[in-house]
Amino acid sequence: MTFRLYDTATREVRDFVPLHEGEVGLYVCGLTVQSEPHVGHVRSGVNFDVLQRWLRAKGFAVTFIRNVTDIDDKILIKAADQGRPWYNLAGDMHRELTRAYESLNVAAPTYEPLATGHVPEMIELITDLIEAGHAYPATDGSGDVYFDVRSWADYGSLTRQGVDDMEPAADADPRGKRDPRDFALWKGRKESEPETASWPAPWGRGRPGWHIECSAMAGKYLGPAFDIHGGGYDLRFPHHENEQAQARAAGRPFASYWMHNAWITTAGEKMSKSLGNSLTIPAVLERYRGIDLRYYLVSAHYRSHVEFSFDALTEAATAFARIEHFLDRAGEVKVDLAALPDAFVAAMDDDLGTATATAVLHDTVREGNRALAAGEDASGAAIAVRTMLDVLGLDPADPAWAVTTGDDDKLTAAVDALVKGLLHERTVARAEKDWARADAIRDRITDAGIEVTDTPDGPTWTVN
RNA sequence: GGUGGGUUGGCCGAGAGGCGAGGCAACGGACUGCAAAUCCGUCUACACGGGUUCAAAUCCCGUACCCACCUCCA
Repeated sequence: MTFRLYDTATREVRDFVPLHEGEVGLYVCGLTVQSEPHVGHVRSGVNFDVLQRWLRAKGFAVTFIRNVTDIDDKILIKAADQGRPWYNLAGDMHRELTRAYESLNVAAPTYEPLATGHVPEMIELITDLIEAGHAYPATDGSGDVYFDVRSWADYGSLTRQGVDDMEPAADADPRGKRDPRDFALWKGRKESEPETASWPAPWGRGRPGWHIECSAMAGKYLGPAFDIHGGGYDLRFPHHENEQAQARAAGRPFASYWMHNAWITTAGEKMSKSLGNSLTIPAVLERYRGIDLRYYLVSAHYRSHVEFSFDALTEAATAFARIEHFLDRAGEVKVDLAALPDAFVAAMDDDLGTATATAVLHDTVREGNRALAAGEDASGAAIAVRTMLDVLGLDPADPAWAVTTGDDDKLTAAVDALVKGLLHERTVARAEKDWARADAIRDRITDAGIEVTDTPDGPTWTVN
């Protein structure tokens, strides 16, 4: 079956045709590492991880590049406020981001390039643009280099905007621009900025403009033309529009498809605008497992706006527990891509329809539970369920989750010994039909935060 | 001013001309000493007003409300 995806550039769902058969070059704009990652940030990570996993499941060899922006205005400002070097802030936040991705089982990309590691590639690209007449060094001696928006007729095509309809940039510093809409490729160093935040260039010391890094890095690792470029919805303009303009103006065809994930908001407001301290990943993971948060994110389509709430997250965790419980009851099975239900494949092939795919997952769980209730073999359903979860990055048996569960084996063994002793006493009481004593023992265990479940094979316990 | 998106049952959340997505919650039943889990059943929704059509949540026109982007936000 053909994979189809919604292309932001054409505003329609269309067949995915790779440039090279069997291969996919995927570039995703990662984060600017300036603060702790929140739920909204990782949605992008999870969405594109699902894309990458699905493409691999379909047999594509995927080269996945997801960058990290480790130098920009905000990093410099925040680091200065905190009284520490900008690279220390960027480094710390980068580690936080990696931890957040790991705790949500977001697979590492093929490579995660840093902006600061690719200044020569950017200088090369900027030089090409100047030679082609699409960029110019500012005449005011600032050392800035700008992209000449008026020189590129196609400018605005990605977001269907005419240059004349755009609001002129309100940003304070139009030093040396020919047109207010021209954007910086290179920013000359200002006296107020640390020496470490500048690199030598033909136009004087300075640092990269925001957009140039992605064009340069995508070009380096994926070539002048590649398949899919992704990122958050807000990056369409100016970031992606500018990336495309500067790459194409330099003679590189750039991305064939553009994908953008929608927002997570709180109280109807963009997360980055709300305070959202309780919504950083470390804070959320104090209350919920990573796998539950991932399920919550995956159960909505990537282009749907999600209004975040802890109630909805709790509901998602309950729904996911139902799936896990079925797998527990059905016993061990192996992942087998051939076992994916047709409806699941169709849903995923249709622009990554994870919400519909989730419905198939639940249908299969019910089918399996029905078989178990009838005393029949449920291994077929179990294999299908586990494989679907695997494709979505939600397989509970994936060792990746062990990172967050942090089980202390010794402690577990000790508790197990104690609880088993009590459960044995209860089993004896039940055998004597001494229900009062049996329930008293269970209450004691429950009070300790442990849940007892009776099964045909005897009682089991889990920590709440 | 320009560009784009949204409004679906108690709640979350799919679908995009006909065939009740799915989950959560609730209620009834089965099973269980009681629970839990599970199974069966019940709850027939698409912002509003027109229109097109044999048939509209879905297409068209209008209205209301909400949201995003318009030069360094996932």
